[in-house]
Amino acid sequence: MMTTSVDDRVDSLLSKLGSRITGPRRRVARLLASKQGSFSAEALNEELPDVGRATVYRTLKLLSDAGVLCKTTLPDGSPRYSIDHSWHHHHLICSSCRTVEEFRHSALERLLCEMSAEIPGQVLGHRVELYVTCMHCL
Amino acid sequence: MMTTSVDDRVDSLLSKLGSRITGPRRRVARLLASKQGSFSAEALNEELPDVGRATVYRTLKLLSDAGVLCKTTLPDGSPRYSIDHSWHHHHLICSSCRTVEEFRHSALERLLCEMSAEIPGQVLGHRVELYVTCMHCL
DNA sequence: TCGATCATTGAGACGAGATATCAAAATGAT
DNA sequence: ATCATTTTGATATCTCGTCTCAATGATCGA
Ligand SMILES: [Mn+2]
Ligand SMILES: [Mn+2]
Ligand SMILES: [Zn+2]
Ligand SMILES: [Zn+2]
Repeated sequence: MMTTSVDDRVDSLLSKLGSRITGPRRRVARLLASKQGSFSAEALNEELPDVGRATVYRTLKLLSDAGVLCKTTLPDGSPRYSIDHSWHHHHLICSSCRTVEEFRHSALERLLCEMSAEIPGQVLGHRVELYVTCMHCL
Repeated sequence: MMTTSVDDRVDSLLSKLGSRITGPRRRVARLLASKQGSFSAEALNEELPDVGRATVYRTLKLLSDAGVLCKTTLPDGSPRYSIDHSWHHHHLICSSCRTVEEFRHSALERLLCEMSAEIPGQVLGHRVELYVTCMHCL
């Protein structure tokens, strides 16, 4: 089995979405693939001087909507993107180094689901964020 | 027992905080006292033409830090303030009318507390938001 | 392969939300 | 009343985006 290149995966994702495969989108995606942790759109933009700012934001939105990226809000309110590795999950955010880690917790989901029944109105979704000082920063 | 006026309560809060009692702060606080639900800083500012924008924001931050106000993020990322009626709590946010309601749920807190023990690093806090369509909007 | 068609791009304007600057004004301890 | 210290607010600046619109480029049917 051959390892699929980033470009191949991006191409098939874009096709699946019915979006065109373009140079700028590939360049954004390549940079994203090299990233770990969380990053701001502005930082990404600075690393891509040959891609327009609007296109960086557009691609970020495209990939977030597609479930490839995740947009999170740091405790101070500033937005961060990170690669979305799993389906539904929540975030562990280090207040010190701003690393965003994903977590899932079945008991938590079960409880939130039970709570939905008790709540007046229709529950559409939820967001849980844990603010931590990560092992590395301790 | 006399009912304490808004001004009296603001004055004692500011004293407690070691901040000066000023006209602009009173004007912001008076308007806040008349509010229900959530509101944007910008809207507040427009209702206070005689208070500088910077001062509106500064006062909002002062009162948020003091625990009098609560800053929440709507699903679309736009910030909203609301009066913080109880100590620790979470938010029920109507995606339709943007109303913010507080809730507390002891089982949820207990679970989150238990989870903290399992999580690597030091848990500093958490945020839980439920996105709903409220009864009124249904 | 070639156009025609339609999506995409990017420069730049615009907007919300918020903070930085700093001289002038207000506060309150004495 | 004095005066050190805080606070104010006009204005500039910043981040995070979105909008516009002419130019460019991808895709597909012929
Ligand atoms: Mn995620
Ligand atoms: Mn609240
Ligand atoms: Zn960390
Ligand atoms: Zn509603």
